[in-house]
Amino acid sequence: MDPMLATLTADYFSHPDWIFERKFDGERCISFRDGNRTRLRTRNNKPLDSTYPEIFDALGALAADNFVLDGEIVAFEGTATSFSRLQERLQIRDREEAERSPVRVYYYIFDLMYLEGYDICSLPLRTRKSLLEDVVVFEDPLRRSAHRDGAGLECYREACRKGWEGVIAKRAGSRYLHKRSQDWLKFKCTNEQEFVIGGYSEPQGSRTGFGALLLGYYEEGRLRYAGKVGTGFDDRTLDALYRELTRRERSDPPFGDDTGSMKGVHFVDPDLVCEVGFTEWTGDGKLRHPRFLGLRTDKDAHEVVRERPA
DNA sequence: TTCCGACAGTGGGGTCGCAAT
DNA sequence: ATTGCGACCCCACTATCGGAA
Repeated sequence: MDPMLATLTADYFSHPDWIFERKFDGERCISFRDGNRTRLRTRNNKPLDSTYPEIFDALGALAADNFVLDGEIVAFEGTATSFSRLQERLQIRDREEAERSPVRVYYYIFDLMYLEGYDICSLPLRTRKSLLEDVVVFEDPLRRSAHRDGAGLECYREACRKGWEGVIAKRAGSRYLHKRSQDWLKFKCTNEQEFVIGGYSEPQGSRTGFGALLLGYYEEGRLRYAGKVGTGFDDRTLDALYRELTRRERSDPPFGDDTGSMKGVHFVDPDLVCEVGFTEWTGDGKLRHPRFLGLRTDKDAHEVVRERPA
């Protein structure tokens, strides 16, 4: 029962044949109800029954007793969903321990795949969403994933303004496919900024040159370590960058933080600047989902500081 | 012929549990 | 007691290959 996955795009649009939903930053959950039996599963079919007992119980208490749902389990930090907060719950495998957890979770349900023994994946999305309304009573912790028709650009702007992760665009007439599809698209609110390159890690496996770049930014005259970026370069860029790095090699870390104990890394004079895209800063001051976008030759390394949203 | 989808492989942060040190 | 490692969650991205268009 593979879930349908969305394709990332930077090509944002509005269109009457599409609907737009908030992108929730949590854990994907497929839920099954067959009579008295309820099951919660991750995207990779791992059991979640004891991880989220309140959701398990809420689904078991519904009058409808034969369905398969798709949705996202989330925790909140303010008005935005917070994956880092959810992580305090993610790994719990014991029902009692989960019940003691202070992390409140909600199941945002956005699709219905089976109903009364029938596979309804080939029905249009709008029809499935309509049937979903008859199956689920939306009371916490079960929540409706609200959608808007057509207004993709407005949705996207609003989502980013609110600090949300982005928007999922779905073709309104599409069927449910058990794989990644272009009928669902991710409009992600992006963060990007320059970082100083202060070192690199050694490559693993078939990788050549280096594994990842060690990134930093200046704060009060010191170079602060901000994590690594290890994807986004093609082979040619990788080779060219590696040559630049080896010419700047030095033995001591340029970072003010405690990076001296890191294993398998090399340090360099911190005068190269690169642009990096990422989803957010972690609580630990590192980049989440970082990818290399390119070198910046027009920026002096000492001008690189952490940019904060206005 | 060209393009697209699927897969493997490499890279990231974070958490937890268990084995090795 | 500390460290390292794999298994999970969340990913992004490149290279490659075979079949669709």
